[in-house]
Amino acid sequence: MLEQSSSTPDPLDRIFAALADPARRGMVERLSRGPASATELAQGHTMTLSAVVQHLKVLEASGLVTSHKTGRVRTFTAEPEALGPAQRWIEDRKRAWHRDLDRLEELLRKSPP
Amino acid sequence: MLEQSSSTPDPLDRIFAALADPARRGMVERLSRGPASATELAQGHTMTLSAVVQHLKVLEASGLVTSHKTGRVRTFTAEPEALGPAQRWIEDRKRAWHRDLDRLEELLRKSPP
DNA sequence: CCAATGCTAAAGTGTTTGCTTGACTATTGG
DNA sequence: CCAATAGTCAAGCAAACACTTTAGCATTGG
Repeated sequence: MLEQSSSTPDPLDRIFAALADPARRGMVERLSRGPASATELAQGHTMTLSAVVQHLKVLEASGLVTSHKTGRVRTFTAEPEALGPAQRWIEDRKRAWHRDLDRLEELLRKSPP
Repeated sequence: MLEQSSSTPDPLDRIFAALADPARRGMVERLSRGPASATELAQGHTMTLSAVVQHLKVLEASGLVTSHKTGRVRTFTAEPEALGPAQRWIEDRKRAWHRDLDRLEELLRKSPP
């Protein structure tokens, strides 16, 4: 049960890190309503297309989006299944916390303060 | 519906960023099984207590943990409710994506390729 | 054919992050 | 009382991040 520094980076690192940026979350929100090209995704952002593409690379590296190129257009698609690990981690925390609360409650019932 | 750069940082930024670090996730995991002091939380980590406390500050700033000091020991407690926004954001994405799939499916039913 | 479009690749820059070290303060057990 | 314990504070540093600019290279519409 000891925490050990591992050389393999946990996929959760990449997923949560990808979601930590509001611009990237915006792109995922846009993509979860349907696929879009890089240029389309750049609409409504003040930053350059270059910056947008760099964000998209981060998202793709995390598995949250995929892309394929047809002609000169690269189309991005949301991969909501990739959110699974993050969702599960969060739910596990909540479960563990409630388990702890229940344990405490039972303890107080047996021997009140 | 335009994306606008706001000066107020979205709380989701801090939450997801806090969860992006494996050391911090480890601390939250530990804390969701019950409160612990800074020194206890430092057990099993190769880094210094100073570094651990800095991680705990990030967690506290995100709202994922709270702390109070009694004597010389500061005790940290998990705040699983703070995970709510993150959980909701993820669920919203999945919902939006399925909505889009359904729309597409219906379209194909009406006019096959 | 060729100019506009859509993207890619690389280099440079300022800011943020994740640490360490060292010095210091407050509590507490014996 | 006083040494060990628990934490705090600030400085410093290397690596990672979020961009920009510049220079390309295919694809495509007219």
